[in-house]
Amino acid sequence: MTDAHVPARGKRRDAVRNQQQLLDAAAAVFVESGVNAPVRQVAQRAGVGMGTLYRHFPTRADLVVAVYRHQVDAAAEAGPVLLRESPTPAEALQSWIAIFVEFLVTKHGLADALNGDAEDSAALHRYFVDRLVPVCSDLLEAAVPSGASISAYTLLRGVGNLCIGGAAPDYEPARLARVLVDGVLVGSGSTSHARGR
Amino acid sequence: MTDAHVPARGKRRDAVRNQQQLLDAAAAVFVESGVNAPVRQVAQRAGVGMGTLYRHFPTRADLVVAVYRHQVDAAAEAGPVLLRESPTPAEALQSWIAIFVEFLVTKHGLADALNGDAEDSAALHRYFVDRLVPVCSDLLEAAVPSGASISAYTLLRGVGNLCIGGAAPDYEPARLARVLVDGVLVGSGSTSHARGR
DNA sequence: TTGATATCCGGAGCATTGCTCCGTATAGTT
DNA sequence: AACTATACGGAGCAATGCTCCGGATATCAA
Repeated sequence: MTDAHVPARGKRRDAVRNQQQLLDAAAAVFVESGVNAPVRQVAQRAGVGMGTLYRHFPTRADLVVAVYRHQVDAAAEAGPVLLRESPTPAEALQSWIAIFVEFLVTKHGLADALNGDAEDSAALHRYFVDRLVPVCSDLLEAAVPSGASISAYTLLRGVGNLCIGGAAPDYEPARLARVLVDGVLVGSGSTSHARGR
Repeated sequence: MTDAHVPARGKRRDAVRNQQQLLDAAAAVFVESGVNAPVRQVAQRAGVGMGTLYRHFPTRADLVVAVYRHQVDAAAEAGPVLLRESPTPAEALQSWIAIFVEFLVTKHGLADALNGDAEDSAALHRYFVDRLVPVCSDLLEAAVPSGASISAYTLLRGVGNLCIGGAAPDYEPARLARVLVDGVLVGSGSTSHARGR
């Protein structure tokens, strides 16, 4: 499912064209109406039927993944760079988390979609996890060599959750994320009964 | 809307009975199928029509609030007690947050419903905020007299968000919340540009 | 150029969900 | 027993994710 956006060999030209139009339309709609905009809206904007949309992106989540794949990859690649160029690993971790938060908060509704109680967003969740957890793990180990009190997965997912509803006026996800990482870095007394998996 | 659950004077007896049956049914359904279970399911279990359900609880959120009101109140009342009986305010804060997390994680889907991108859950959100933010604020001020880097509202909402998807096997909301509060308590260098409203 | 056909398209339609509407039943009163 | 304010029930509406399939069309061989 996940490579629905590759150029594709031997595809009919109209198929390729429609796929691109869908991608463009989705990107535009997501910006205007948030990531949770109705699929119909995307199809309409692309000038394409529902069938066409679902043939190229079997699931809503697949469409979302396709639209944001580049940016997720960029975030993943930023990890090693930060680790190499930051004064300290701790700062590298903070910076990387900040980038991640910025990304999620910018795309309205992405954080929401990333979880959304049910398994309807499993594909989205999986892609983010597969791509980013290893990077986060490296940063975490570098920043807290003695072993952090939480796993990279838990941290990443936690930060993702913090970004939900980032549009609200009095809610400050970026600050929360920073404070959370502060807590990870101090590895205070509460670590006594911790040492995550 | 919010006092739909009071005994009610001058109501017909069948109305009172149905309201109670709805409350009981909702509690049971929420335990079995999560807080996001379809409303129809609650009505059916209560042996009552949709019209009856919506007359007593004009919105899905109202029903949820009614079911959990007692427990939210209990959490709110636990704040001052903890502050009085804990060795330090910092521990009081940690304990209180732990209680809140426990509550949210236990009720499957409650944390999800508490936010849920849209405004469909505004009533739920409001009730929790009105009832708990003041308590959290007192604890926060006691624990960090010099002023925390985040507001009580942001902290509370952040913790709520951390609890989303608490059912997942490798995700540890309780640990995250503890670490987050650790971060608040150390009030490290990142506070330099902070001092939230 | 002209079929033949594998491939793709479009949008009506299904199932689910929150919520509304309104004709009917009934509790409480006289 | 009759009467009326009150409450009941469930069909129905709108939105949404996703499926289905008859019809169009790009591509290629002759």
